[in-house]
Amino acid sequence: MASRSSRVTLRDVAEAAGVSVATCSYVLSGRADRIKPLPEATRRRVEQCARRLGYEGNTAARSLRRQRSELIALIYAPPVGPWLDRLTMQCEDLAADRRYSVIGVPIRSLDRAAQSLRVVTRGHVDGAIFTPDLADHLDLTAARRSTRALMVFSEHLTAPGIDVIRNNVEQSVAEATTYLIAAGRRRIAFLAHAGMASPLSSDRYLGYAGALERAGIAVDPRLVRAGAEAREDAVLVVRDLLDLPEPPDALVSESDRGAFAALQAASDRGVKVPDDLAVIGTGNTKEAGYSSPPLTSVGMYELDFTEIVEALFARIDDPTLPARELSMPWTLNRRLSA
Amino acid sequence: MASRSSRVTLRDVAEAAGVSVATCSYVLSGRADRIKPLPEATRRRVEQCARRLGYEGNTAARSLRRQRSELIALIYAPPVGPWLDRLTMQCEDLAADRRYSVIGVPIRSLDRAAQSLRVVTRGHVDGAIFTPDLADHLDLTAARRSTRALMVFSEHLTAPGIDVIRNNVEQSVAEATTYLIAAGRRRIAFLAHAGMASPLSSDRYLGYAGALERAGIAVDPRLVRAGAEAREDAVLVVRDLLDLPEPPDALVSESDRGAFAALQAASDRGVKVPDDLAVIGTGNTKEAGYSSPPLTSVGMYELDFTEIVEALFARIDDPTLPARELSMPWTLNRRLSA
DNA sequence: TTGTACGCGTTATCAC
DNA sequence: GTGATAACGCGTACAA
Repeated sequence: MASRSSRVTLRDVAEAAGVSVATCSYVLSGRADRIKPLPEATRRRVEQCARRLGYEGNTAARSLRRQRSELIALIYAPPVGPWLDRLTMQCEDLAADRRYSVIGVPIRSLDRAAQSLRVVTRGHVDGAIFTPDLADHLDLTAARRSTRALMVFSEHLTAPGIDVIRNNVEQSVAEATTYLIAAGRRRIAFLAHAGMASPLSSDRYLGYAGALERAGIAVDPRLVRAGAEAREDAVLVVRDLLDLPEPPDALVSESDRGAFAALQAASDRGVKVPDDLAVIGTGNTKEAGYSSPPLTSVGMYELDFTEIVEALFARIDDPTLPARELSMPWTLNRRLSA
Repeated sequence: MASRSSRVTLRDVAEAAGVSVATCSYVLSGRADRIKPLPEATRRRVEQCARRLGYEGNTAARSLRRQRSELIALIYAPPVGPWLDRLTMQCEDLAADRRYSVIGVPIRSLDRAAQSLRVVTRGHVDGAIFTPDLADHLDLTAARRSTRALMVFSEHLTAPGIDVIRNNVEQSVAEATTYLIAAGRRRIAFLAHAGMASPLSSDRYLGYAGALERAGIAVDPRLVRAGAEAREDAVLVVRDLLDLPEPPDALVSESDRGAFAALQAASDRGVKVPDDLAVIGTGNTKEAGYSSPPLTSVGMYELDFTEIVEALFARIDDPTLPARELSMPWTLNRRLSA
C-alpha cells in the first residue's frame, strides 16, 4: 500500500525512516561520515527502508546538483569490430574501478550526428572518447564545453583542452604499401570504407596513394573500391576485382574485416595468398593471427587502451591539465598474407 | 568577454537577449506558441543570442523536469556482431524520426551489471531493449520502475508491463539438430558461448541436447566446447575438435561468428564442408550468405527489428499499454554448409 | 540531524 | 498582446 506507482524518491525513504531527506542523502550517498558519524541505528534504518522500497536514486537530479554524472561515452560509427569491443571492455573495466559507467553513442550519419551527440553535448557525460575518423568530421566545440574531458583519435585535430591520440596512420599505411611495392607488387588494390565523408580523403587512402605516387605508380581507379565495412560487401567487391582482366596482385584494406573477406574471395576464386595476391589489413585485431593464412596488418602492435582511458580519467579529475598528445604509432605486423 | 569558462545556461541567453528565462525557454524548446505566438522580433533575438553564445541546454535539468529524456538504451554484452549492429542502426533511424537518441550499454559481467545499468535504473532512459540472454540473468525490477518501456528478448521471462520477444530458440535449434540427425550425422558438436551464466543452461544448448536425446544419441561432452564469441578462439577450438580421434561430423554453433570460424578451421584441416563436416550457425546474419560455402543458419529470416522498436516507442508514448508478446520464431535457413 | 538554498529548465499563472 | 513570476522535479551540501 505504500507503493506508489511511480518512482521511489528520497522523500519516500525519508518518510518511511522517519528522518529528513538530508540524512537519507548522507547515508545513501556514502558520505554518511561527513563530520560526525551517524548512529548506526539511524543508518541501518535508512538503508533498510531504501532497500525495502526499492529506492534507486535519480541520476538527473544528482548530476544536476553535483555537476558530475560518473558516465563516460564512447562515440563510434557502426558496424562494430573487435577493435571497439576491446576498447569498450577495457573502458568498462577501468571505469568500474572508479564507479563510473560506460555508454556507447552510435553515430549513423554526419547530418544526424548532432542529434546523437546530445548525450554528450547537452547531457552530463563526464568524458568521451571519439573513435578514429569521427572527430575530423564533427564539430567538437559543443562537446568540449559540456564535458570535463575529451579524448580523440585523430591525426590532424589540434584543439585546446582536447587530448588526442596520434596513430601515424598515413605514414604506416604508406610503409605497408611501399613494402608491397618492394616485394614486386604493381597492381595494388585499395579496399576503402564507404565512410561518413569522402573515402578518398581518409588518412589510410592518402598513405596508400602517396606511396604509389612516390614509387611512380599511378593509382588505378578501378582498383580502389569501397566495401570494407561489411564482410558480405567486401567479398563481392574483391571477387569483382579478381575477375578483372588485369586483377590486382595485392590489396590493402582499410579494415581487417575487409582483408578477411579478401582472403575468402581469393580462396573462392582459387587465387593463392600471398603468391598471387598479397593482402594487408588495418587494425591488427587479434583475429589477424588466426585467419588462414594469418593476416599481415597495420595497426597498434598490442590493442591496449589502458593509457588512453587513464588519461581520460586524469583529465576528468583535473580538467585544467594541459592537453596531451599521445603517440601510439601503428606498425606493420607481418604475418603470412603479405 | 561575455564567455564564461563554463557552460552556457538559459540564464545567460536570457540576459544577453534582455528577456526572462521563461521566454527563452518557450522560444528554444519550440513551444514558442504556448497560446499567443511571440513576436518574431523577440524570437529571433533569443535564437540569435543562443546561437552566438553556443547555448546547448542541459539534459539533466530538462529531463528532471519533464520526466523524459528522449533517450533509449540498448543493453548488450560485447563482443558485438552484425546482429546488434543492425539493431543499433534501425533503432537510430527510427529514433531519429522522433527526435530520440540511442545509447548502448555494454554489460561485461553479471556482478557488475547493476553498476553498468545505472543509466537505466537511476537515469532517465525512456526505454530500453535487452538483447538475448541478458534479461534472464538480470533483475529487471529496478529497470522496470525507472523506465517507461522495456523490451526484452527472452524465451521465458514474463513480467507485468514488460514487452517480450519470443524467438522459439530452443525449438528451432532442436529442429536444426534433428535435421542434421536425419541427414545421418551422429557426432554433432556444439560450440557454445562462454557467456555470462552457465553455457549449459542456454536455450540453444537445451535445443541441441534435447534433439539428441530424443534421437537416442548421448551428448558427448568432448564435443561441447565454449568459444563462440571470439573468432580466434573458435578457430582453435574447432581445430581441436577436428583433431580428435573421433572428430565430429557436424557442428552447431551458438553464433554465426563461431560457425564461420568452423568453416575456416575445416578448411585449415582439409575437411570438406558439408561432406565431412556439416556446419550450422545461429543468428542468420547477412554474412551467412557470403561465406564459402554459404552458411546454413538458424535465426530470424530477415533481420528486421522495426516492429520491435515501434512497439517500444508505442509503450513509451503510453506505458499503460498491456504487455505484449511478440513472436518472431527462428527458422532454419538452409544454405550449403549443411 | 535538519532546514534550505541550489543546479537548470519547464510550464502554469499572473501582471502591465 | 507581451512577457515576467514562481513553483516544481530530486538530490546535494552548507549552515545551523
